Amino acid sequence: MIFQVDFQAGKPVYLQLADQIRHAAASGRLRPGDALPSLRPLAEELRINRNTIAKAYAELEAQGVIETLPGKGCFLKDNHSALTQQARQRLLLTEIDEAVVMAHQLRVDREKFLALVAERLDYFESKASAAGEGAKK
Amino acid sequence: MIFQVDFQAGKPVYLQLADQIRHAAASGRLRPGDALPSLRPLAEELRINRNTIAKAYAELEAQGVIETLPGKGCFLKDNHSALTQQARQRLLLTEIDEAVVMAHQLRVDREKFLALVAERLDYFESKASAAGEGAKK
Amino acid sequence: MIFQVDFQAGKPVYLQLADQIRHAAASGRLRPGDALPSLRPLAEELRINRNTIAKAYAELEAQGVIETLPGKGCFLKDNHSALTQQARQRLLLTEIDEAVVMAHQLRVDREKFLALVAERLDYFESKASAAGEGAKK
Amino acid sequence: MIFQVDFQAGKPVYLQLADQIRHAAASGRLRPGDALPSLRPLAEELRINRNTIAKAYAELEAQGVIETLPGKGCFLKDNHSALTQQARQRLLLTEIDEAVVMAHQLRVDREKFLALVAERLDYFESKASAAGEGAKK
DNA sequence: GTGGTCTAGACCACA
DNA sequence: GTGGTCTAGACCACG
Repeated sequence: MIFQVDFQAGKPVYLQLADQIRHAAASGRLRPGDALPSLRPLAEELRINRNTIAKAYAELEAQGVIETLPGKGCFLKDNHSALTQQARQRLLLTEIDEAVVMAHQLRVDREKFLALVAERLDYFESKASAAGEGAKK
Repeated sequence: MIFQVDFQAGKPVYLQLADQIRHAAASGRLRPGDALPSLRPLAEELRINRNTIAKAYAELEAQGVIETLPGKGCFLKDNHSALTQQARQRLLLTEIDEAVVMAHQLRVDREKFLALVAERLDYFESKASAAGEGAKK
Repeated sequence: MIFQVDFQAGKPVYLQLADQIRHAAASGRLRPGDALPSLRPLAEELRINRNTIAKAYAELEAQGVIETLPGKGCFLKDNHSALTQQARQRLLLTEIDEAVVMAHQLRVDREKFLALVAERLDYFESKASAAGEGAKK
Repeated sequence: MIFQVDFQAGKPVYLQLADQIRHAAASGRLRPGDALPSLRPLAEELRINRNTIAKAYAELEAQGVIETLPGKGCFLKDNHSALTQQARQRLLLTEIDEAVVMAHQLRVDREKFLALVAERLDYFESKASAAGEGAKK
């Protein structure tokens, strides 16, 4: 379980971490119930302050992605997403629109764009199912 | 040409403006060569500081989306995107991945997700062609 | 003798315990000389760590509320309060001021506030005298 | 407008500040609409970090006591207390109980306690009405 | 050992 | 000039 942070990226380090954990959850690298790395060891490994990681975890907990048991650790939740169907769709549409606008700005046409989307869906799904196989052993 | 800003959104006002102009460009509401609203009238209409608008325009100019002709105004550029094919694709993949991860997190399945993407592509394309018709008149 | 702890309360468990013991002493549910519950049984009943209870007792002992006889247990002291008259009054005024400020903030008027104070005094006194009756049997 | 902080008090500095501001509001030294001291000047005066004051203000804003206008400053709100009658009474009872328990522990009897409460009510009311007179001039 | 809080310094967004 | 954010270090609460 190795995460990477880029100090030059402009994006806050704690958000980089939170995104990587979300990606790990989506790709099955992290599965519900799994423990996340403890603050201190991970901070040492990434050479950042413990609080920066704590902030990333706090962000994820506020969004219901993980749960933290003080004195025990942080664990990936069995994510049921308490939001309504409508609210979830609104969140998702925002993300989709950003990708669509970026595609237009970069002059990527509809065909190419849909192909890229399908490719990324395949990518995440294959990693998730591979992780599922791995867990069965 | 009406923009809207939300002071409660947490997102900086100048970025809200820049995003809306990018969206307007993607949907054809603004076309290459079009003039953007002048600082003073727009600032008055939106009840924000002229500096905030100037900052949004500066942001867009730095990204090559618009160009500023001192004493004339700001105009939407014929967007060539100086980035290489590879760099453009990398940027776009990041956006697509965020949408895919969000879909996973919200438990939106592949079918539904692709349908939403197609819907948004249609939406932007229809607005762009409608704007094109309008421009012919 | 049943105490209750709330893990969601934000307040440290050991302080919740200590406060409840102080309340029990004020209301007469615990009387000078009474033994407090032993560590192990209480820890089991409340499903918390023995150290947490030990810490609550240590806190109370440091304040002179109870005394620990190694190998015997913990007992409620005949509370003499070693503080000077002046120091005691200062402590009490701080508590009173906080209640008064809160009343102002919540727009509770003088009449209502004094009525509430009298009500709470009655409540604690009635519990204390009832406990006194019980002890005589 | 001078506040004082005590680094030896055990109580977090930002809470000391928040309490003092609440007291100032209850005693009329600060009135609805009044501006609170700006972060930087006050931090310099009290020799503490700007963030510590910001945290005190954030606490008060979360409780609806003040409102902060970024770029403008922080202002005492016209406190209407959105809580229900029942919720307010519960908050207030907690404060009152703490004072009553402290009185018992310090062996202050009912008469003396009620006298002290009345004295503090008088004190705050006299300061508030004096401040009201001052404002009329 | 675990996570949480308080304080701080540097930098950013905004008017 | 205003307040806000990000990162950090030291210390605390808890098991």
